[in-house]
Amino acid sequence: MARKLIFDSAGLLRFAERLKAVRKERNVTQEELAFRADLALSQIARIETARTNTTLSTVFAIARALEVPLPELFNFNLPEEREKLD
Amino acid sequence: MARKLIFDSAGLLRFAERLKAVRKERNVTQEELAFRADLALSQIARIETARTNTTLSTVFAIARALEVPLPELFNFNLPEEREKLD
DNA sequence: TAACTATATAGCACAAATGCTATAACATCT
DNA sequence: AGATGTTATAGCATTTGTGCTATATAGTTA
Repeated sequence: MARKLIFDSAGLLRFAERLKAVRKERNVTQEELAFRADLALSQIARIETARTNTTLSTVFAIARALEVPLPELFNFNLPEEREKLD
Repeated sequence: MARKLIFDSAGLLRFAERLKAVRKERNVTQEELAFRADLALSQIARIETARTNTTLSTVFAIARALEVPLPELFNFNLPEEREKLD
């Protein structure tokens, strides 16, 4: 059975750090971002602590709310290899 | 009740088009991409037809498999407003 | 200290992403 | 026409994302 899991901790951590940096550059609180993006505050916190593998729609909403171009929001390097979890 | 839905059709369509373009630039089939990224072929097809709201982990796996930097994979403009679905 | 703000965490319910398998549709050839 | 390769679609089971609410833990300021 054992389905394949795809949670990429290392990559999600890079994204979390980048998002937090971009948000702080703009002096926006998690709560304000949640409001602007029409997302739950808990979800913003989960993303910034890399505890959830969020979706593109959510990322797009955040990018619009922060008025940050996608290439800038994704301006970080992925760790080479995903760590195996099996 | 009616939970909020966040499926961003317009944004996902832009990503679908961009991914397809990047993949074709590299002369890689969906099947080959699926194999390299360790994803299901059906999932690649769903993403390229914008029928799924995929996650960051999946996007990261694809970026690694195609050896495309994230800013390049996300080098497209989001439609200004998400279309309301209610 | 206390009050206030910001962030993190937890649990539940519902919706959806993904793997898997099979099949269909479509394209490009000989 | 047929054969072959590529892409799209479908259904099911399992896992997980997200909203929602509440609470806890910093951090800051009076």
